[in-house]
Amino acid sequence: MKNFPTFHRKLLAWYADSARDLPWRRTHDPYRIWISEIMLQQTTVVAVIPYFERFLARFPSVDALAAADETNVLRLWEGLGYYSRAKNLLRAAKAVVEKHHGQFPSDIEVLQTLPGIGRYTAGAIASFAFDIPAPIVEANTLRLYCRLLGYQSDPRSSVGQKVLWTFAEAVLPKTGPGRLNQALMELGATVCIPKEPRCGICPVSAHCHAFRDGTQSVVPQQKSKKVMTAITEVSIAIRRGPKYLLRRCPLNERWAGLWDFLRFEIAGDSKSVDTAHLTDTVRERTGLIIECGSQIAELKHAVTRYRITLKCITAIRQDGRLKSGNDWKWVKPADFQKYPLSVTGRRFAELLQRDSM
DNA sequence: TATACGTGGTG
DNA sequence: TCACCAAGTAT
Repeated sequence: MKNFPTFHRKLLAWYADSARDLPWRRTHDPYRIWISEIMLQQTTVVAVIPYFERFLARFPSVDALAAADETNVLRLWEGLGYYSRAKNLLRAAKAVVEKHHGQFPSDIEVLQTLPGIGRYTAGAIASFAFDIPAPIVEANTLRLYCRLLGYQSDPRSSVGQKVLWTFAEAVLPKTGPGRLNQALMELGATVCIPKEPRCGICPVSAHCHAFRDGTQSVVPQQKSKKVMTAITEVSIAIRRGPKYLLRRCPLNERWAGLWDFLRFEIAGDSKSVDTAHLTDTVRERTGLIIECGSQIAELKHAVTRYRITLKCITAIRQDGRLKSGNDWKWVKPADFQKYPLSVTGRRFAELLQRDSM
């Protein structure tokens, strides 16, 4: 692309008129910028806003966060997904306090030594908070750069990445790189959108190779679609007196560190559940002998590459002692909220809380 | 380089 | 209903 000064002027004029007013755009505080960037990873703005507000109210500074318990950080993250982000956030906060005297680094190389901060997030923090000319490539700018350049090959390949990061570097102005990066992302997010981009209102369509060629619909090249597998799981809420059994998901499983009711896969699309088999499996896994109750719900959800039908079943503990090797906890429905729950745990918990009232 | 990691909104 | 998508990183 040529004539960057004109490109910058048009883009920034559009941004001044059209930028959304987002909470993390009202500040240059690197801490707030950092929190927002981590939350926004693979997550929509609409989903993030309430989490961002709550998180900042509870942990207003990197020192406050560094002093937090992981459980409390996870509770604030509950429902947002990608929970390793929350754990890395806490680890990084401790590192900032201990290794950087509580001051956020501004150098992109140093930023990338912090857990959870990769190339994009380092560039975002450096440019937004410190106005350092650092390049960024993420979902919005990837799409925008591909169309501006008319780049028809795979932008996710190593060659494609090199092309895009090189352009991201070249497009930066000498003054105000942070604002320009914001404007590029905003254009990608609101105008240069995946399907039917709004080229009619785009301030830089005159600079766009794909627009000139009419190839907006095939640029960027789509990523190969993932195959979904349908499976059936059961979740069993085992009651002992007023309390139910929760299990902390181990580090090598999904929802690592979060809590859930006992849950496991059963043979595919079984219309009726084999309660004898269920009782045996529960005994193997927990050491408890149970009496199965009724199925109180069937929930559908998708996670990673699975479409899951989840049968929620109640049970009563009759006998037996809990096996070690897991974090178990007997918890009253009123206390469920003290534990960061997986999405399946949270939905089942809501049903039980309703019943117990 | 390929895969795991979550969830909710949208057409 | 369902495929696609969202301010990526770690391994």
